[in-house]
Amino acid sequence: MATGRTHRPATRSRGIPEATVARLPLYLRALTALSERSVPTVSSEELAAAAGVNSAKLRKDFSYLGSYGTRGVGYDVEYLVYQISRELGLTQDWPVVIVGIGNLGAALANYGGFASRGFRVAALIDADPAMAGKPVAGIAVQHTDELEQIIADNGVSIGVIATPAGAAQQVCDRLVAAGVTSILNFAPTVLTVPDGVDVRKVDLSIELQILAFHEQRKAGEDAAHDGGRTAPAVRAATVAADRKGPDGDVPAVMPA
Amino acid sequence: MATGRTHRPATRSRGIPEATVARLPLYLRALTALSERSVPTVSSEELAAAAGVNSAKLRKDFSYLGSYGTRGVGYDVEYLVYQISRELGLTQDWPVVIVGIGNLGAALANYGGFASRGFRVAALIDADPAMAGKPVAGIAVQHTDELEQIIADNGVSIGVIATPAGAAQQVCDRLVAAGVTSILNFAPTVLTVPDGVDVRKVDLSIELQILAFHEQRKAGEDAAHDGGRTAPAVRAATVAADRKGPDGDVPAVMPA
DNA sequence: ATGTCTTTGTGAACGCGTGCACAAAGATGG
DNA sequence: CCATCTTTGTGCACGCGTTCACAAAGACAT
Repeated sequence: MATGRTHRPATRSRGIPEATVARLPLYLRALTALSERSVPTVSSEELAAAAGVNSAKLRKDFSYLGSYGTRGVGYDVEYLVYQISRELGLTQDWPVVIVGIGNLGAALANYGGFASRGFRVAALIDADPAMAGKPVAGIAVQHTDELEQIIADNGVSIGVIATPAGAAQQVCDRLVAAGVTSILNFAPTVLTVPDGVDVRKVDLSIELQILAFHEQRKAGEDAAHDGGRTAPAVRAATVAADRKGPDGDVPAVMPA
Repeated sequence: MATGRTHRPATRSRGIPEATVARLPLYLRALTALSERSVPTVSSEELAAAAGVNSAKLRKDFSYLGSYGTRGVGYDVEYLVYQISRELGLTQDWPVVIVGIGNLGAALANYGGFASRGFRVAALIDADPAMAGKPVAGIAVQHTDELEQIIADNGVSIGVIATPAGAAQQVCDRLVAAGVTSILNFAPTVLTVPDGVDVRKVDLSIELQILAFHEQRKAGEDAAHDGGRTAPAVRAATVAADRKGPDGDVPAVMPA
């Protein structure tokens, strides 16, 4: 029973499967590159290769958006860029606040890919009074006290949390209370939010641990290629510089 | 056919499902917190709440590792911490190199969660000669020329790429050639690697776009509560500052 | 206009992951 | 030693996502 906050399965969103939504930005990026090279059309095979996915998967993904291709030819690059942009809601401007301007927060503020596609850093917020007024990435940092006002004034619905773990839930609560309904969390904590609020997590530590698991497995398998017990310690302590384990590249699944 | 590099489905790793592996770090974090509070045992229900997952899922996850619980009581915290650590390969030390010491790379270098669990920053590498020798997070930055030597000398098998998109593939190739078999990629590019090399991607831009999609959908649904076709362009230009769409929190899926 | 060739769009099969619901296991109290 | 109560471990069913394989659709040449 506890607090009663449990996760829900990831509701399919208006007909478009969640997995497809997660790939649309990938397609969009590849298409944008093609667009900049003035490539007029592209086949599912080519685009799939550029996006690093299966061509059948790509076609099925696009089929959820509608029939935007021409058989025997492929997809019109410009048209598809527009359609996906519209589907992702990138035709409008999304003001974003970043809370917690430490090393990471500052790095995010400076990240160019932000403004590139419909996102605009509306404000940088930090709890340290000493930070207030200091410009980071050309924007003056504001104090946490003004959080609610900033959200309201700018109509912010997307918040980025880059605070220490201890402060994350508290910041999250305030963001949500102020009207934010989508949160990107960089703090290593499980955030609890009411229904209707989306949380996505980015966690360096978890990613590394998953890599370590596979890394260990590769080493273990190679070491276990002898019949049973020919002291394998050999390479164990030395460099594990073997390559080509029997494993492809692995998707990174991150529950919020 | 193209280059022939296509993605593979994410092979189940030695019996333990990939989805389970991705959750183990989550459990481990929750367990570590309990351990620090000297909590001796914990039930699947409690631990699941702390990790933000379903208790049945948690029990099934643990069942892949073995029967480490006691019926009627729960799980021994310390014992479970050890077992999961061992399973993830965190009982050994993983030297890691970070390539690309810009804003993000520096932030990663300073990230405390790094050293906390088995990971050690062996070197910071940057292509800018002006950076060479400069200390970041207490470590002197080294030039890209020394990449291969560093990898070899330290037995590095995990590399973090925090370079601009344009340099990522090239850096990746060098890392792999030098013996790295696991890569955490922060650059917004699709990396192509040989079989046996794991790539996990962290992409701020993609995460934001996924959030934007759901955000738009929430707004659209609220606005679409009229019958059928009352010119919807209305809200498009204005700020979408409504809250509480009928949607729970959404998992973040990130194919490499 | 007709045939050929390319590429899309999708029906169907399969496999993985999730959640339910319950039997088995052990603790605990009398 | 037996009864009861708690909590684990798991068999089972269901749904989502992926992949295959092919028919339909259109371009293009003749």
